[in-house]
This record gives sequence, structure tokens and C-alpha cells, in this order.
Amino acid sequence: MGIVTRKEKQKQEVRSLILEESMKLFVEEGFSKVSVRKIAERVQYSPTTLYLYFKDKNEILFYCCESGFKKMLEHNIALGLISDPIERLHQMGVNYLNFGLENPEYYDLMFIQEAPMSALIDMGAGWSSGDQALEALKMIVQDAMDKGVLVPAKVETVAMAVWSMVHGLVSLAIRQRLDKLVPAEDVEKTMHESLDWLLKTMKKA
Amino acid sequence: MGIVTRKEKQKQEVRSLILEESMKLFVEEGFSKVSVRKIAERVQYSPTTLYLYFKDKNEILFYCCESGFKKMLEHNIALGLISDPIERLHQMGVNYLNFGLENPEYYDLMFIQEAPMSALIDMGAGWSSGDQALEALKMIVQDAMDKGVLVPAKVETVAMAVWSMVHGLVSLAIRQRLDKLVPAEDVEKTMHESLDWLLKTMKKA
DNA sequence: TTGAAAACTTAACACTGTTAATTATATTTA
DNA sequence: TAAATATAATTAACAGTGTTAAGTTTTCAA
Repeated sequence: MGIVTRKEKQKQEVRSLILEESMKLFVEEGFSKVSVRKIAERVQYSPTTLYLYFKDKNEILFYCCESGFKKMLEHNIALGLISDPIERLHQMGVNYLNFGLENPEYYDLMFIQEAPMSALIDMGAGWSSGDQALEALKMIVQDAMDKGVLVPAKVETVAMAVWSMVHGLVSLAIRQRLDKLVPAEDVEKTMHESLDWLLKTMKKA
Repeated sequence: MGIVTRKEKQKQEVRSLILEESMKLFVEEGFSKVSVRKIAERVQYSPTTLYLYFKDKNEILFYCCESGFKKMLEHNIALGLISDPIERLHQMGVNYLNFGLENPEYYDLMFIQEAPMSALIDMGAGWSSGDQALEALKMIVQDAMDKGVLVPAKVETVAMAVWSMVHGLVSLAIRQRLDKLVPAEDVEKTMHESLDWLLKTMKKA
């Protein structure tokens, strides 16, 4: 349990502190409006110290996304209880919409911003919790086909369609593009109607 | 012919010049990497002069979007020839995907960036060409229902679903999120398959 | 030709992400 | 315990950003 591991632990604590405070700031003010100096002030370190723990601002953001995915997975824990795959898929979609609308800044970071992905590419690392969520989606689709409640098709194709649809809804809503289609006060309701429509439509008659 | 109108015309020319060069730069390098100073250098004016023609950088971007929509509408001129509404809707979707994939930076400006919309809100102005495109979409959906090839539903709901789906596909692709679902080289093909799937699925049996 | 109005530029402010060089703080060795 | 070393954190600086206020040049009418 040498001294080396204790130091390692301290280092991890500083890292976590930076990530926590960064996340708070990102959610409060949005990625682009948060500067390294602002984060540094919050964690009571000099701005340049952050560069000893992270390669750059993008990398900080990237690690924040991981916690966003965990938050998202929490929304889905109760999902396993639903046996009907279509119903489960539907609830998953509802959760997705709710997560996006309730945490627009999180959602922005995770799915709209360019930065996290370029950080990922620079690092050659994986996207573990993100991949996990996608696997869950694919499994439900597969299950639905196996149980014969969905017209057979390539799993990836259908999964992509469903994901794109809910992502499209959330990201257009977040960027205020959906007000162009229906009055602002009806946006949320219509989003859910669109999701309902899709699920009803794709369900095997 | 008054001198006042000639001056007005000159002013418009400078405006157009700024917009043209800005658009080129935005497409070449992406919005966030283009600075006011870079634009100014291209148009051979001092940076501050741009502020005599536009309120701020966002407003420049906003006016650039208009030309993006015109570009998009061009993709759709041949559409009127297709009589089957589902087929027409399908082709519209294909055009949308192609436009997005061929002009990712344009697409980014028009549908992903936050800036143009906040400029619009500041101005209290409309989104004329954008609205136009959405009207076209709604009309096709309406037409399809009238002709009985689509299960009746609220037009806005279906239009939102379709738009969200294609937007979701393009925006996830642009941000490299779809590589997480299928190998990068299969992304484009699978996107089209997803669109095909949606159209086939929603078509009244 | 003078005076006013329009067009444009220079200088500056308060920021940004990031790097190199420097100082302070622990830890290890003699 | 004192000196040497390695680690951690800082200061100073660079080159850039959007934007504003003040000053200058140009254009045009009286």
C-alpha cells in the first residue's frame, strides 16, 4: 500500500474535483462559455495546473460526458421490468426525450458538441458507457424481432432509425428549430406524439 | 436613380461581399474557427467595419444560412415531377441526407449551431427560406394522407417525425456518432437503409 | 470652398486556450 | 538531519478572440 499508491489516490481526487466542478459549470453555462480560467477558479488552482491533469479543454469535456451517460443509464434501470419489447422500446424513447429536455446542456455535450469525439479520437480510447447504451438499444430491437412484434430487418438499420429519430427530436428542440413547425408551447407534446406515432407505425400489425 | 439609391446599392454590394466571403470561410473551416478578423482580411476591410454592416458575428452567420436554404431548395426542384407522395417524400429525404453529407459545414450552420437562431430571436425577423422548406414537407405529408397512402394522423406529428429522423441521421453522422453503431465505411449506406425502412414502414399496407 | 454626413480605421478592452520557464513543496538519498 | 532530487503548482507570456469608443478620411450638398 506504498506511498506511491497514496499519491496516486490524491492525484485522482484532484482529477475528480476538476471534473465535478467542470461539469457543474458546463451544465450551468454551456461548454463554449466556460473557460479554463473559470474552472480553475472554482477548484482553487491556477489555470495551467489543469493541464497537468488533462491534455486540453476537450479532454475535460470528454470525461464529463461519461458521467452524463451514467446519469442516462439511471433513467433506464426500471426498464428491464417491461416485458413487451415494443413497450420497452417506447419507454426507452420517452426516457431519452425526457433526459434531453431536462438536461439540455448535458445532452449538448454528449451528442451535439464536436469536442468530445475529437478528444476521443486523439486518445484512441473507447466510449464505454455510450457504447453500452447503444448495445441496450440493439438488444431490444433484436428481442422485438425475435418475438415477432417487429417486421424483420437489419438490426443496425432499425436501431439507427430509432436513435436518429429521438436524437433528431431532442437536438432540434434544444436548438429551438421545432418552434418553426409548431408553437413553442406545443413542442414537447408533439415530440411525444411523434415518438408514439413511430412506435405505433413500426409495430407489426 | 437618385444618388441616395446608388449609395444604397453600393452598401448592399459590400454587404453581399462580406456574406459571400464569410460563407466561403465558414464552409472551409467551420463557424467557430472563423474570426471576424479573418473575414475582414478577405474582404479587405478593417475588422470593425464589418460591425457597420452587421450587428455581430452571429448575424453574419444567420444571413449565410439563407443561402444555404436556397442551395437546399435547388436540390428539390425536380421533386414536383414525382406524383406518388410517398416516393416524393422518399426522394426529399434522400436529398436531405445527400445535402447534409455533401455540405456538412453548411448543414452545421443551418441546423446544429445555436448562433443563427439567437440572431434571429434578437432580430425578431423570420426564417423565410427555412419555413418554406418545412411547408413543403407538411404539404407532401398532407397530400399522402389525402391520397390514402399514409395512415391518417396529425400532419405536424408526422412531419416532425420525418424531419427529426433525417436530421438525426445527418447530425449524428456529421458528429461521428454513427460510427459507434456501424463501421465508418458502412455509415452512409446504413443511413439510407434507415430512411428506406422508415418510408416502407409508414406506407399504408 | 466650406461644412456636414457617411464610411472607414486605429487603439484599446477584456477575454480566450495554451506553452515555457520558474518557484515551491514533498520525497528520497547521503 | 542536510543536501539532492523529483513532483506539483505557479507566474509570465503568446497569439488569438469578439467588440466598443474615439479618431480619421472620404464623399457629397450648400
